[in-house]
Amino acid sequence: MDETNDLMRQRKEKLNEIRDAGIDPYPHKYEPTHTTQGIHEKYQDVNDTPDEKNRVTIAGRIMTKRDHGKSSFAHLQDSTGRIQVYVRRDGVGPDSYLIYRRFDVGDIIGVSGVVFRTRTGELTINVDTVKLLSKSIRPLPEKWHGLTDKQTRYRQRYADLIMNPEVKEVFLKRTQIVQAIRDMLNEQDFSEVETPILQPIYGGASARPFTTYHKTLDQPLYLRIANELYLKRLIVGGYDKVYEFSRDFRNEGMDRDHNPEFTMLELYQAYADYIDVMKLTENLIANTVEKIHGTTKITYQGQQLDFSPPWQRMTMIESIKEHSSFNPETLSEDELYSKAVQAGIELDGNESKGQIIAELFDTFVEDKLIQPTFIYDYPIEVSPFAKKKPENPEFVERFEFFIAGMELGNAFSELNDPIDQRQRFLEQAANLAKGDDEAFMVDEDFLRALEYGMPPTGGLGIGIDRLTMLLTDQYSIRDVILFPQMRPEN
RNA sequence: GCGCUGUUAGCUCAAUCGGCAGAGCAUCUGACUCUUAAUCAGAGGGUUGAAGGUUCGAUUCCUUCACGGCGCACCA
Repeated sequence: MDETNDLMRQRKEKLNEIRDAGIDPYPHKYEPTHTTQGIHEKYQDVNDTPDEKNRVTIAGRIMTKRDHGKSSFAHLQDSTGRIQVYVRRDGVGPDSYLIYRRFDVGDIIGVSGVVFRTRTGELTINVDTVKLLSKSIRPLPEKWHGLTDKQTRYRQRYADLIMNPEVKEVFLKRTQIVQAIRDMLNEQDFSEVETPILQPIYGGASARPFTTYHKTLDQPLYLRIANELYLKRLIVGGYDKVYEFSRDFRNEGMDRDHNPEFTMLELYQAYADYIDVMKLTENLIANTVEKIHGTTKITYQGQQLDFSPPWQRMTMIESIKEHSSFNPETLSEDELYSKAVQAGIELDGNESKGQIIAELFDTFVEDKLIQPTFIYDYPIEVSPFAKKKPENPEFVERFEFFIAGMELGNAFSELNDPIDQRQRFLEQAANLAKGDDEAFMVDEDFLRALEYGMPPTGGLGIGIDRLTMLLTDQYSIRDVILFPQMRPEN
């Protein structure tokens, strides 16, 4: 590493000088009376004459420092913003001033003083007491260009957050989004629950899991790929409305909208079907957008998006008809297969009709769905937990919704027929045996739960990271995850 | 996994056709009690991502590797 560089050596020397002067460079606490933002709001009207009634104490990180002989200006940054401080030798006393001159950009200090306005009109604290709160021995990036290298920003998010205030805005918004959703669900009498992340049998989605091992139990465990089957167990147990913000883990590739660990909101409502869930979804998301932005119309990467309900609804078959040159309804399985091959889709010939339809959808339709759109009625083969459509058992009551060409969520009328569910599990288990590493095992305990009887239920999953991308206008999922997955540096 | 592309001082970036590795900011020393990309005078700071090759000579050309970015593939 770069511990030997000159800048760090110099800072360590200053640290020792400060210690030698009898000052603790890492004291235990400090009691600010204000935040920088609070000062800007409260003291808008102060003039250039310092007045003792405008006394404040703040703590923050030195971001700029301009020393001029026996006085100095600096900007301190706290969690709410920045403010200028003016430190004079006559203000703090010669001993303190000498120590202050050993402070560097990056150091965290506390100051007390009186708010006034400088000759150039900037609100400033005229400091009379200064205290070192934490000595920084590693230099921050430069004040003007800041930190732009993506690798460093993702690996050292702490430095990114210090240097790039807009990054912090994104993550504060993420917090607000989650809070808005939580508030709305709580108002609607949903119960927030916690279910296992370490699961002996993974399921509820099609994905390769991460595997770990429990020594005492002497058995493998899987990091959840979904929490669906646990939440449905709770519906069996008598919860009518449950949800969980679930950190899920999928052992798959990473790209602009996939991170190996991500956050999914899953919710289940007894006695509802997927049409009810569609209404819930568009209202939940539209209200969230409105709470965050004050409107349901936002711009994402230059595209106007309108979240106001009702959203467009199309069956999967209709959507393929609209966005391709053929009508899948009128084609045989062989003809569909040919269309897929013509479109460049790689198939091994063992795919079912439903799998081919889903592939055609992915290729012809998905990236064209810019405005919020529900695509509903999915092939049964790709939907092992959804209820069949009464009039057509090849399809299930399932929808996904798409915005800006991204899949944002997935929902269905939950399959509650234990006999049918067992059959679907057996098909998955057969696929697993054939080498499909995204298929999953039979979950006997889940089947036992269904055998007790689960009410008709509507379920929903929403990708919170992707929703945050939309609402913060970020191109990459890595920009809405504080610590995105990276290869080790060395 | 494939293709393209990047990696030079703490940070942001230059370096012509292969010819002494530079700037700004930051740092250090000195001056300076309303500055704000403070100013002025001076100084220090490099294994050019790593290893190898070609060459009298490589930041520059070639090979391999490491770590990013973008696209594709995989994947909901």
